Amino acid sequence: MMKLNTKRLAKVMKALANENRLALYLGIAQNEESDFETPECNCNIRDIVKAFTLTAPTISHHLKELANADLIITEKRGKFLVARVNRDTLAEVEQVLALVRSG
Amino acid sequence: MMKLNTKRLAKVMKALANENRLALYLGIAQNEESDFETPECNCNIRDIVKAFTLTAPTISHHLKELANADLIITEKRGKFLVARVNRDTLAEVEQVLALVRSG
DNA sequence: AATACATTTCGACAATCATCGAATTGTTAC
DNA sequence: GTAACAATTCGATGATTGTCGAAATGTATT
Repeated sequence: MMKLNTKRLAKVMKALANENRLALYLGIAQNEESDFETPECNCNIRDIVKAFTLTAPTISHHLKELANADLIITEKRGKFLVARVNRDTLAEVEQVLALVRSG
Repeated sequence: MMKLNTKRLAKVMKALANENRLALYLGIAQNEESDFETPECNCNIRDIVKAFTLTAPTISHHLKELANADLIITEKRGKFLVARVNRDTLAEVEQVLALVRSG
């Protein structure tokens, strides 16, 4: 497991620091398919995005930031984009927080 | 334990989203006294701050943001300011992340 | 190939932010 | 009480950000 330095951790936090982007991330976490290979996946971004009032360019921008911070992994499937959370990054963050909490 | 809604979680993340502020927080976590009542506490902010290149107003500003997000608890002791991390907030964040990770 | 739909790219703009220097307030020590 | 030090408040400023509309690109359907 890669060790998170301060700079990288700050980047991850920044990606989650906007309310809409955080909601998007949480939405992806809830709706995600466990496997990109599952063909009958119904968890394309479109489904999640409909619940937001943001425009398509804004969503696209937010998704790129999440992906850039390694918080999600995206994949183009035909016309659609599918996304799932990157659990490795999540685990790394949890690890740092646990360290802080235990002194 | 209070449940974190998205808005509040975003606020916490935002407080940790700046590299210097995050380093400040981690510094507090490492140097903190376990108890405000300990009189021989040597963990005033001054000690931590000396390691930073930021000016006093900037530090003051960052500390206020951390406190405002309930990430740290500060207390004036004479001339100095002492700070410790708020473990409740930390635990709340960890809880959300764990939920996300487990689907 | 023409239409329809999903997404991205490209400026643009207002809002927020990180940081500073100067001035101020509060506290301790002489 | 005044000198010294710690911290805060107060603008100011350059940088970053969130958001949009318009235009472009890519993909599927007919």
